[in-house]
Amino acid sequence: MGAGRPRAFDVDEALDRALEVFWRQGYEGTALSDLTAAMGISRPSLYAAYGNKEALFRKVLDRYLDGPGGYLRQALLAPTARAVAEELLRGAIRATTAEGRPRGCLVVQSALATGEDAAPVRRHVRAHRRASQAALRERLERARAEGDLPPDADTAALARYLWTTVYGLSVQAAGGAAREDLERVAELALSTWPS
Amino acid sequence: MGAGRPRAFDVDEALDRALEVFWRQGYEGTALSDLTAAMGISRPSLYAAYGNKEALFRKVLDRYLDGPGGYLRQALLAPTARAVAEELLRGAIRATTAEGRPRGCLVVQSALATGEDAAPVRRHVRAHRRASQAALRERLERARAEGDLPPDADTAALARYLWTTVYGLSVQAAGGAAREDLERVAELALSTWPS
DNA sequence: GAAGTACTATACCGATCGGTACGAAACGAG
DNA sequence: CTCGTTTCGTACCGATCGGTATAGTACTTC
Repeated sequence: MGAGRPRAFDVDEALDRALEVFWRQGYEGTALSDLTAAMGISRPSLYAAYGNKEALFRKVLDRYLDGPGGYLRQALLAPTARAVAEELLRGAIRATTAEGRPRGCLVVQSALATGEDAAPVRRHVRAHRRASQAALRERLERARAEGDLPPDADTAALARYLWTTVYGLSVQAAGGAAREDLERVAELALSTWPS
Repeated sequence: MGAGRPRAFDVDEALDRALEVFWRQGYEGTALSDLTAAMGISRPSLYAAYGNKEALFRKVLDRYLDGPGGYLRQALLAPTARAVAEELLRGAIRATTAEGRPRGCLVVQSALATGEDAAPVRRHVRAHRRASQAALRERLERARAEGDLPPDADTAALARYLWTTVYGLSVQAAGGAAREDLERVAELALSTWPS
């Protein structure tokens, strides 16, 4: 039994091209013809390798989180709550205003409001946002337990506040805001941090 | 010369139905069939009354800003910079979490990332966001001139910070966050305000 | 080399997209 | 009642949507 004709493209590399398109145009704004053109493969190859448009998007989202959108994971490793907050905001700014990459955050702008057909995708990215918020809250709870935050700190509210700022920064970045301007915003946002 | 057959629907009322759909589904996620179904009119009636999909969206956006999205205009009238900031955030929360209305902000979620066809719409809402930011900055400059803000206050950064928070709150609201939770976020955001 | 297998490109599918032609219907003016 | 005008519903337009059938091609194994 032979092993078949080898794939003529790199699956992960093509995934990066698809990421770029979904990131820039959103889920509903991206047609299969946009994807195949950017990925340099034919439609049947796309379906064979990734399933369908929705499945491809989910794979793209996973790859985004392992790559340019991985600033949360990075930030959670910081030693103090304050450092976590700083890393999160600075990482978000870096990711949403990187040179040669689409502006903004895939998780925010790819499927924030959609028609009925894309509702599963909308719920998927929403679930991811919620999970990220919960992960940050848990990290802040640990920080509180370690005496790194005041005993009466509202970790849920702080996590929500930080993510609210990240989302806002992402919208600003999508609108073309300059990186230095966003860094000033992050400074202001952090100046409210409990010490 | 006669006056012709009278229109069988109310133009503004139908516009409100269209607003609801664009607000919930975004520009690209909304099909003409969604619009005509919600507005209770036929396709040619829509084109005769509003132009085309893009022109209808622009009319919808104007109506949004005169209605549920009019919290900026309201906030700018507040007597002090601090009151303007409070009004802006509380107004945004009210608008993005109103009962019986779509969650989130039309200006944020209707065309944040789009395909090429919807690029004019994306630029249009982006231009509106920028104008709103400029209007707030001018209001804060006046406040500074009136001694309402410290002489060295960075009004541009403060305006950007406030709008960043509004955008973030809008994303949170679109994701289903509870109003009370967002009010806690707004409190935190305002605690950094210069006095 | 033959057989079996997995990928490739072309060409196509029904459905839906945004937009419109057309004739009937409902009005005011004469 | 007729005419000019405007809106109405139906039925349609070409283009594009997401997704697939089919047949050929490139590879490994025997």
